Amino acid sequence: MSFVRKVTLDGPNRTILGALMADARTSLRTLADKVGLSAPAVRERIRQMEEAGVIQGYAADVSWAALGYGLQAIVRIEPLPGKLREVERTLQDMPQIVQCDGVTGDDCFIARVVLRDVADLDVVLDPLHVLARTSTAVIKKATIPLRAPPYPDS
Amino acid sequence: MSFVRKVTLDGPNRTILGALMADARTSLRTLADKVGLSAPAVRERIRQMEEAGVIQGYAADVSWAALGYGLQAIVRIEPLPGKLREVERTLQDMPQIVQCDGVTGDDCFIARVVLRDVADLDVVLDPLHVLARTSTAVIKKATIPLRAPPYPDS
DNA sequence: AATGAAAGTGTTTATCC
DNA sequence: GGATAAACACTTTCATT
Repeated sequence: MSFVRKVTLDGPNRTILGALMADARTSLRTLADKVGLSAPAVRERIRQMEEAGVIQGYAADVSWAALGYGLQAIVRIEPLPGKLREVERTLQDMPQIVQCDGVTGDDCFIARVVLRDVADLDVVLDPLHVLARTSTAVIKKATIPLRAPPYPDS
Repeated sequence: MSFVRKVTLDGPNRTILGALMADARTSLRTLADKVGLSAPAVRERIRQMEEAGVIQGYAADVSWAALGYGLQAIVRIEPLPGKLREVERTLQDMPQIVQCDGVTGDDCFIARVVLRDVADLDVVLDPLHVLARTSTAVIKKATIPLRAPPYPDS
């Protein structure tokens, strides 16, 4: 665990964050114009937010479908007794699993899987079936694509 | 639906994509050095991948916990008969829902929710309970943080 | 903390292969 | 489709407040 210095999310910082969430490649100059500060001031604020862990990184948003993964599924995984650690390792080693959360309740894990086609499901599920009960839901539509929550009461 | 021109994901393009996924702010110059092309050539390849929809955008990765949302949950939602459209609209209007997928199976929707604390769950679930059956799993640990899948067989 | 100006670096355009 | 080079824009540093 790294120490996380606090940073104040004042108006300018929120504007900067919002702009960088929408386009991580926004130039300092553009940001500076938006918030009415100089470019070096904006740079320093970004540096502080990075250091405080508010900004964790900058990622290109790549279409999995364009990469050949036309299907996605959400798989709930309930490990068989004593198999929890082994299930966790198996999941981690499956590159088709693009996200997995450990959760409360009967299903210990909920994983998001990308697939080239439905036949690909077996590639993921077969190795799991000796370790866990699974329940698979194929994604028909991204009803709400990943989006940022609002700022909590300020 | 926009027309999507095809683009070849050859070696250089994969290297560029990989670098931009890891750091969307990587400079053209650095990318050019990595792939052994000139900066304008890299720029043109990026432009083509953007146009083809392979690169959908560039986003700053902001910590929801740092924004005050220390908890996340995954909620499965099974609308009551005839309430599907209303459920969908309700979900869309809840800013705490940062992602939601329409899926096959009994649960029509699977949503990812951010919360300030457990009490916040009611804010999300109460309006839903007149429209749907819900099943909530609080996230204990991000076993696998969002990551990119491998390139399909080339 | 922020500014302004200068120095450094990266990006874009134009031309040619 | 890619390279080079010049023009342009952006970023960083630094002295100052």
